[in-house]
Amino acid sequence: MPKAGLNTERVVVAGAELADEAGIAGVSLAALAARLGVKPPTLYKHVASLQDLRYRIAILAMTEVGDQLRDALQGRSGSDALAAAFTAMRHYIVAHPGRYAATTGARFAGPDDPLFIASNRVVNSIRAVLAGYGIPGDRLDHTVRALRCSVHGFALLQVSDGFQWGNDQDESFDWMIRLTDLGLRSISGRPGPAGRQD
Amino acid sequence: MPKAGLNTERVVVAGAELADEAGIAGVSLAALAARLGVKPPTLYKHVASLQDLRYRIAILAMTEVGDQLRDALQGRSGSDALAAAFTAMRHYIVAHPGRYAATTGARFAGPDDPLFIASNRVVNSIRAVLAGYGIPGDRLDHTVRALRCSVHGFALLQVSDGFQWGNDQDESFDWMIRLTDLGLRSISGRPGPAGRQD
DNA sequence: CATCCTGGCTATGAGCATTAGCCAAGGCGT
DNA sequence: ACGCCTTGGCTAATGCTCATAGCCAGGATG
Repeated sequence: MPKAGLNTERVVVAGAELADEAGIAGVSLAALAARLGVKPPTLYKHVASLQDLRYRIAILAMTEVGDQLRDALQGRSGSDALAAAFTAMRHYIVAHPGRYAATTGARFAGPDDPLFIASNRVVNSIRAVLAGYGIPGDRLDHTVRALRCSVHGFALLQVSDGFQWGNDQDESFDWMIRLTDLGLRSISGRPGPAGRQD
Repeated sequence: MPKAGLNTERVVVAGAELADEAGIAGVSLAALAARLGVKPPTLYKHVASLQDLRYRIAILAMTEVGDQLRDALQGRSGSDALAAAFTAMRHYIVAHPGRYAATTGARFAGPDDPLFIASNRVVNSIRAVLAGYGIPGDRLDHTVRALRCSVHGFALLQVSDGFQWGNDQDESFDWMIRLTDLGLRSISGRPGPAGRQD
């Protein structure tokens, strides 16, 4: 037996790929072991449990989301940044539905939890988007949450019954961005250019 | 053995209660059988499989959501209706997180699927809310989806890491409603009364 | 060359969904 | 009132899963 050369990272990455193909519920140690050409108990040398595996996939996903967001927001601000952020999130979710699903339902243990840290990076990116809208500081957190709700909900609906949204998903998503943008402008007292409504 | 007097409905209701207590992932035939004072195979007399049970819980939940929405929207319109709808959804989600979670990820088979019908009722209620905002007809569907995304995302975040939102969840939710309301007013060309920003 | 850590394995057990097949309770027709 | 048959419970058994225990080879390290 030629020592297949696994380590925790390779196992987690393979698990993430499996999640994207089979859904997060389809991630089992048995399936993952088969994919890696290894017997199930072997995985316990790299991962503490199935739960631990899913948790690590969640960290991976959240970190990747943070990277994508940071890249997408380079040199943008205001409505531009908002659209870029939403679009980046959406692309990630569509490309990696299983990974993203792993993040929903994952909980962090403490303030030094890597998942918490990765999650904070994402939140900070969204905060940066909002900087251009002049949201009062004491409402920033609420607003960040509202945006997360939108994207999160979109992701979940996309995965669960997105198939029946037909071909106009892009249109729906663009519309959601418009709606959000106008809400943000309006709430900060700057309704934005009128007459741009089509 | 005194014929415990089960039927499909009682099993599904008990399953829904279990879902609210233990999460949708905690709904197993073994656990449900124990709760009903019955052995697991018995449940197959009332339900085709575990998947079928969860599906039926989803139908129950979607129907209940539809009822709550319909009740909440009696005699309301515009911003009032929007706030009432969001609030009703939220109350349901908080009171019955497991049931609601069953609806996310459930898929319908065809146009005569009871889940599809129940789901349509909900969509129609949201459509009624939007009637007061003057959204152009060809954008109605997109807007309905955007609202669903918000509520859906809120529900999921609430369940998954709501605990760390602290005590200001109500505030966040109200803020989300405000943001949505302003977006809707703005997009339909009616920015609404200014100076109401606190 | 001996030793030890690493990373694979087999064997095993517990819990789950699911199926097959049995059997009693009670309603219903005669 | 009697017998039948449907209904709704059961036990037994299968096969899947995660998970643990303990063995064993290979390579690095002294």
